Amino acid sequence: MDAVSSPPRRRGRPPRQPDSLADTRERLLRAGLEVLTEKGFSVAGLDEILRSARVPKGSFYHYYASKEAFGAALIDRYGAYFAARLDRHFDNAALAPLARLQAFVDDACAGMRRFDFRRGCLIGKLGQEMNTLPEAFRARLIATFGDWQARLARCLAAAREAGEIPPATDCERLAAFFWTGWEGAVLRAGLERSTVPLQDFATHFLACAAARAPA
Amino acid sequence: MDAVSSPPRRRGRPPRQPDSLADTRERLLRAGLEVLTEKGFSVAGLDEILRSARVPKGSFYHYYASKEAFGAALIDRYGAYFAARLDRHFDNAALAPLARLQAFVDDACAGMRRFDFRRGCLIGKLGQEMNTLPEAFRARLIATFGDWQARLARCLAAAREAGEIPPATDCERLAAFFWTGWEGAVLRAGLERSTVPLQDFATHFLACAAARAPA
DNA sequence: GGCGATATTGGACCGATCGTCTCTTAAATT
DNA sequence: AATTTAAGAGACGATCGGTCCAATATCGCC
Repeated sequence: MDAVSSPPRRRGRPPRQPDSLADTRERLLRAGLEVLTEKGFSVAGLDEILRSARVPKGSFYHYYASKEAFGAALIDRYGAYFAARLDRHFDNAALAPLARLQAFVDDACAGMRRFDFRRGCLIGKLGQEMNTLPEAFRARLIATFGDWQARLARCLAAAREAGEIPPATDCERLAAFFWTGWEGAVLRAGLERSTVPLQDFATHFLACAAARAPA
Repeated sequence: MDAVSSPPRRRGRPPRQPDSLADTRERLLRAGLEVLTEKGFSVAGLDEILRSARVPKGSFYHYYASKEAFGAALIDRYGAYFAARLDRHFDNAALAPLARLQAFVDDACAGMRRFDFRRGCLIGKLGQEMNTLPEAFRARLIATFGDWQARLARCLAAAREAGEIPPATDCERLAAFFWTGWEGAVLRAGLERSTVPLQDFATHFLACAAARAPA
């Protein structure tokens, strides 16, 4: 409970704030990501998101047609956010290709620690919930994984050119293997509240990639 | 809606059925596993479980103190059930050690297909839900993974003795790597409704294990 | 063969959920 | 200035969640 609750808002269309143009939408997305990466879609209540974003319920349905539409927007948002994060590492010419992957892993570890291992990967979380989710989410989630896989595959191809992994390596399949396992590692990191599963997985993966081309 | 609903039960202690001694408990556990492996703990409603088990709501709290206690029982039950399944494969002397692992993978694929990829791994599902679960579940889930890891490690040690993997292999760590990645593979199999992620993960894992000892 | 102890259950309870609804006010438009 | 539109506020209803207790039957025992 706040000692001093925020002053009750006036009703009606608010005076136009300089900064907050489409700011309400932004606050909704941000708060939605926070809550959904912690709890998943089904458990996350709209009320909690709205409280956290300081957006009244009536406004929500002005911006999104339903919780489902909001969820779809969050998936896209998270996918784009994460893809940018991947590119930042994978396109970093200052490091050798495999070192870029390790840099991403280190970054992810720091991210998980920062939030006390409470926030996971939204795509993985929703993927596991898929049984109880709107069917339209499925294609979106699969596509997001596909996008990440393509980005990683490019990085692995660079590693192949650089001779860090065998020339016969199928980079697409290797990338698929990485993301599959990575989601499992994120899961266990959250469960054990430790980055060890993440680093261990990365270590094994890198050793495995360097050793031989997958069948 | 049933055309003919089952006759309304009388209240009070029912006449002792020959078969159902602690049978109600058994039905509860069975139905609970079905629902929880599909939906997870938070989303699964008691009502649905009770309907499916044909146990009246009032009875539930006679058998379990709370939904939490019931969940804990389900974790234990699932852990034991799965451990038995592992042993059946890992102790199968008719196959070479790594072939036993592959047999487990094939079995798991068949299991997922049989239920149209709706049922996942209870431990993985709850692990990802851990943020919104009773804190007491955490230790139980971790311990279950530890148990599976030990069983797999024994199988891998046998593979090492048999010369299927390098003599310097750290079987415990390799087993940890397997289960971490496996949970991710189960997730993606459910998402994509396909056994491909499972088989692909197994293929990469086996190739990786055979190629070199992990660092 | 009756009586207290015990097992089982029907249904009430209360709180939380999502989505809708109406009302209110400011900005935009003409 | 008048009208239309954008945006926000919060109450509401229907539903469903887990929990609990009074009611009722059987069992064990004397």
